[in-house]
Amino acid sequence: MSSTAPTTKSEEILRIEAKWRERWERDRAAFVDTAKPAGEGTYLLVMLPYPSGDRLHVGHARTYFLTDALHRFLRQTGVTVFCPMGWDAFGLPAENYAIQKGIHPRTSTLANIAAMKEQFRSWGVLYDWTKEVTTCEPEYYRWNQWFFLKLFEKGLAVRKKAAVNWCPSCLTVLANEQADGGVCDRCGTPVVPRELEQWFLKITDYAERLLEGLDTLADWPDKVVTMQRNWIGKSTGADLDFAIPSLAESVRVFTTRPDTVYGATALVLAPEHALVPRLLANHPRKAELEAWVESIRGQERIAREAEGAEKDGRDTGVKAVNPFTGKEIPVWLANFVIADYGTGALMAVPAHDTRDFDFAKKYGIPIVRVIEEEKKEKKEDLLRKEEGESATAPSAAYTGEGRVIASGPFSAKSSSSARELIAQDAAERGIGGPKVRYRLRDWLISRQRYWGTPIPMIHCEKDRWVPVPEKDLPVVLPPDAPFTGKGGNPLEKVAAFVNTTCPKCGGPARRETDTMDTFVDSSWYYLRYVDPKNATAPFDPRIAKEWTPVDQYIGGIEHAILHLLYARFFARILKDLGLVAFEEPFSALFNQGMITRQSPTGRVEKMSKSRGNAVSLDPLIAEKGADAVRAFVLFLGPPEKDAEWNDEGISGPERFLWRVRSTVDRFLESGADPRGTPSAADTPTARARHMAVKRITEDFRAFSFHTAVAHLMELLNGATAQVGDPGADAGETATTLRTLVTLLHPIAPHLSEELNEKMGGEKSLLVSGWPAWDPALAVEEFASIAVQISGKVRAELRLPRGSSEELAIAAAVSNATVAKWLEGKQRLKTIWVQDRLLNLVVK
RNA sequence: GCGAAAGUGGCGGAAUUGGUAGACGCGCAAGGCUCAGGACCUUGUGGCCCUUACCGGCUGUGGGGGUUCGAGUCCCCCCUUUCGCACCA
Repeated sequence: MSSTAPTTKSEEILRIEAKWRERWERDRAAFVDTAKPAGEGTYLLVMLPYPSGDRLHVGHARTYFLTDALHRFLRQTGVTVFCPMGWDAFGLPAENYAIQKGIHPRTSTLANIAAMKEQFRSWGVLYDWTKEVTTCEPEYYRWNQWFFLKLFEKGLAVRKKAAVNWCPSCLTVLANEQADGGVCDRCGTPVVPRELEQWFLKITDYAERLLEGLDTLADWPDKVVTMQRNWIGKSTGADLDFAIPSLAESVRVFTTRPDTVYGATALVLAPEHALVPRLLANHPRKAELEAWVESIRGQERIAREAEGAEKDGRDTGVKAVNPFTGKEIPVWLANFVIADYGTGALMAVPAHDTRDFDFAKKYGIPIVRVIEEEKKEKKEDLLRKEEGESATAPSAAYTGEGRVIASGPFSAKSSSSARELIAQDAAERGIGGPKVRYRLRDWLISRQRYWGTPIPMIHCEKDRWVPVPEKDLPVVLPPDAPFTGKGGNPLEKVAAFVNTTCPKCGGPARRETDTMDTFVDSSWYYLRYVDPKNATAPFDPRIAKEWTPVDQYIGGIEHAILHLLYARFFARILKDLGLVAFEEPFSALFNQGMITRQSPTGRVEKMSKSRGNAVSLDPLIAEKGADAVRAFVLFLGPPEKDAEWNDEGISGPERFLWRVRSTVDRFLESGADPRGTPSAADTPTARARHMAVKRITEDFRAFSFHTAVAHLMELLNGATAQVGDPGADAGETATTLRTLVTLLHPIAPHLSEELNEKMGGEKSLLVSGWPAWDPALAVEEFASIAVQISGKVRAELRLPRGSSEELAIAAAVSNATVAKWLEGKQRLKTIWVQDRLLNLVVK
């Protein structure tokens, strides 16, 4: 390129943007560090980024642009906004990056934080950096440890066995995402499950409270509420005990359908069930069965639960007794019974459960019908008869409600009442009773990893697990652990860390070498933001009370379940500790859609560096400026929907911004007063302006940023026409341009500030107020009324707003086209919608 | 399989919630300005048809039916796509 021009367009843009970035930084105190006026203000929380190897790319940027537009808009309307930012700095990606590059994760994380902070700066997003939080610093994670101790005290942090993915070659534990396809992603060795004792937080104790709270989350997306509800997975039913006389034992099962117990023709246990060894003890082919049990247990969970997985079972030869029929039924083991749901055992009712039906068909287990479908569905009956099905050998399980049959004293009852009666009966006989169960599992927080919060527990031979005394916190993560990704837990190899004394007996003891899941960090970070420097408590409850709960949380859908559920759980813990007054930490939630892009494989996928489809924003911003990129990203479409990235479209918003600039310049060159005011209130251009203010304000309130940009473009088109019109009222034009520049600020803050200043604005737009609109003027003076003949639009009338039906009819019939359609017809009916439509129904 | 959301021009998407479908932008086309342009400015742009004409007609929101004076919007059936859960007893 011949660089002859002294100042190119892009140089000009970058100059303006640099100027305003500096200005905002310089005057930050005026914009950001505002104390909250009593009872007012908005806590705007945005999902904190994860400073591992990646720079922030387009996929992330949407969240931050959206939040910043909202933030600036609120501030312009006079709301005090608290909008802090921090870093979710612990975690596996940073550790892996460190292993690859041989750099300490703290070094690389801090470097990434600095780089990302610079990115934020160049994007023109406004955060309260005085509240910055970095989760990998002891000032932060010591409170993770403090919370852990509180949970331990309350019996909510417990040790249980749990399987991990173990790579026998690297001698290390792998996260699920490192064991994709059942092989180690480092060496390709098949991963094996390995049972380890680990720390769990008993979120299941809070299942009901977490479920109940969902009903209060009116400003959360329904989708997320539903996902959480399903995740908690409450089911109501009954526990029932099935006796095994030969072992003098009984097996408890859980069922949601106790009404079908008379049809239970087998007892089926998970291969992991505690009773399995005894069940197999006397089996003639014991070794064979044990080998089968081992093979099922060894199977990858994914493979075992995979779609279409064949049901596989073995008869133990042992008999159990159905507690209601009194009949002997076989005891089976099967792969489809999940060990850690319910009791790890179930009663098989093949006639009324599709899975049991498949199983029974395969292995010849009797199918006994005990629920009769009510006769309502006649059509289906007929259909079945046509297909030649007989009633005695059903081809499928009937899982619906109906009338109970062949069930002793419960026969002829409805299935719903039998359900209660049978559960009640079991309770009276001491063999079970009504029971509520949840799918939710306890939260496994142990990670056999280096880069996380050390779990503040000490193991002593004599006193077992002893908590680190509060005064000894934080348990500092030693900087010098050998993290190679191989050979087990890095902290185990740091003798100075591991070896300690028992706080109870003073004897030699060893520290816990597992670290915490990073979701612990993010479960309460929003509270640390309000009081980030507090050295004596995680936060001051009085300050927290001022700002929390969070008014508006913005983040991606990927956190719909785990992060948000854990944060809701922690809020309940904190409430029970008396530290906060709420149970629901986030009053309103907005999930922006993902930016997708074609991967090299051709699939449309979420944008991410690991998929090789990430587009960096930095070069684009260097070329087009942050304002154009912001406007473009926000213009992509409804922010809650996914959007496919294609940067060709950026020229639209780019041209738009440049035209705003040239229109203002043209107006200033004319010599007119940019601070002028209209000489008449009610003019078509004034009405257009009031309408634009109304629509754009409503758009911002509704997160409809893409239509806000469209409406700004319309306003500009009007303004350009005014500037080009020699007869226009210069005061009106000046007012339109000032309005445009003000409304543009949330989208394109740099340019709007520059133009505001050029037009004589003395204060930053952040504090100079949002334009008001007059409802009387925010409508067009003339209504264009569609004239329909029998529902078809035939003409359009322009009438003063509020015109009467009579006037409209008179105007319509004198219209040539309408008259043509009315000719020779009889008018039957008239539909009149004020200022909208006139429908003449004719025959 | 279950659950949820969605399907509108060549493309991204609007549509005051039952009232003129296609705002705004991209792309495309014609013209202007230019030595030139991937710069800028006009104008046009769902499809089909009629017309010398700027008049006008038919059709059109995944498909089929229904309610209504009137349906992108409400109801029923079907198809497709995306997402979530996925043997949870």
